[in-house]
Amino acid sequence: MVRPTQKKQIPNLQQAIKDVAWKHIAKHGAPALSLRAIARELKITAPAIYNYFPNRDALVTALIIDAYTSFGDSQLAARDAAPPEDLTGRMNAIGLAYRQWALKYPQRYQLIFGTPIPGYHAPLMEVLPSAARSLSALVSVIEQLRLAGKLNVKSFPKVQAEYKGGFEMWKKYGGEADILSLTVAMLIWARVHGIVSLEIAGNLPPLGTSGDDLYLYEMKSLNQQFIKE
Amino acid sequence: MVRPTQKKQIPNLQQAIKDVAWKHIAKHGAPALSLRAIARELKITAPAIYNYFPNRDALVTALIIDAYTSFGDSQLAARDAAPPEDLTGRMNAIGLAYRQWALKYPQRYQLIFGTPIPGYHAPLMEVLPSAARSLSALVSVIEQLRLAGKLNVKSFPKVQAEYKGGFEMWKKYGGEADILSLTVAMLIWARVHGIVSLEIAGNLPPLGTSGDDLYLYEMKSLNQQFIKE
DNA sequence: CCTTATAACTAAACGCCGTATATTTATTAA
DNA sequence: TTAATAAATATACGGCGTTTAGTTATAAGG
Repeated sequence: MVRPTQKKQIPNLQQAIKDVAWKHIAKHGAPALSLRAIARELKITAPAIYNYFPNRDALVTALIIDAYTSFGDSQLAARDAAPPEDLTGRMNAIGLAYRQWALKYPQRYQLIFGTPIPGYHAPLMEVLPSAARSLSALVSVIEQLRLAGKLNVKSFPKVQAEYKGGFEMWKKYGGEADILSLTVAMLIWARVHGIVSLEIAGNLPPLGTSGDDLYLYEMKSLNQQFIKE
Repeated sequence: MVRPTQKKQIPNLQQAIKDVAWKHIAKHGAPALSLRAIARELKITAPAIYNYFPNRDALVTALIIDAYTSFGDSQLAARDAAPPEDLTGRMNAIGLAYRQWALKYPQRYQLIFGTPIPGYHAPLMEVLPSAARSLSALVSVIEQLRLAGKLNVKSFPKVQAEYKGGFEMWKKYGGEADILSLTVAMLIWARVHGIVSLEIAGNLPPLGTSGDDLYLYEMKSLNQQFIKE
């Protein structure tokens, strides 16, 4: 006859599962994520989790979307902390926030941009909205630089037809922007990701405070290369 | 009394295990690596592998060292294919070879520079020799550029004391070079790694042939920024 | 030639894991 | 009060890395 609502000892079990998952990821790394371990900590049985996530990959996808959202919040907040007319100031704020977020949540960063879960591949259609949003801060500033005629892209490689299509989804969720701006954003993203991912993975020698200096140097390089004046 | 040597149906089982491991990694990705699956394919039992590797991590370490060696061979071959006096030509050859190797062996690239194995962390002391050698091609060319006075590093961040120590091991295995050259090499490495890792992980929109153009653009940027004349 | 030490293997088991199936429990509308 | 059903448990399967104990084949020493 009816359709009961939800009750429970734990009020919002769906959220509690994600919370415990993040706690385990922070402590033992993403690859160590285990439904059974989560269930143990919540004092439920492992199959109970399947009422909230159809399988482990779905949980991981939910975590990735949350991580993208957290990352995107940080990016947008950094952008909006600088006055709208100070475009280079916004650029720098975004760049600094990128690394700071990554150093604060290295496991989340690797969850998003690495491939730390055995056999897991993120379903593009589910993840893309939050992913594109997280990069929209950078894209929007570059687009405004372009509109202001401050984007220095004289010798930029010509964008080819086959390559334009790949950006359509990005534009849909990341905000309307010229494909040139999207491409420049991608290049900038690749540069900061290069340093940050090596740093987080421990593939660079211990940099100490010089890590900051090197990162700032790269940000200055980007400014000089891509921004006029 | 005695100490038997080795026999067996499979002559060099240690190598055969690694061969099958690479086959599985190429086909299903590094995270899917399984001792039992390797054993099945070799028609032995899983514990037999423990005669050749004390545990799965040791096998992974051996694979990583092999991958670094393959990668380093490719880098050194690219360097030596250009005449010794053509330093910018050698730089470009190394840069192109970097991406080509990564695109040819994406799973190996992720095995080295990603963190694809659950709970695995590479033992630095074992891996560093082959790792440093793989970057020695780039380092050597930059060092020669520096010695020739062609390295443009006016505004380069000052290297701090605490940070010098981290490079000692690198220098030991990667060839003697000024710390300035090592730092520039690191920065260049971070840039190419940024693009290549995003590309391999599928985090960039499909670039088609524009992938080549963008990569070449970044290589040109590096040339213009760091090399005089 | 035959014993004996031992490297290299197999058999079996342990405790993990994700997940499917069947069953029980608790809630709630009719 | 009853019937429907969401949400949990109980149980089980096959996979994993790894440990332990036992077997087999080899080769040197007497």
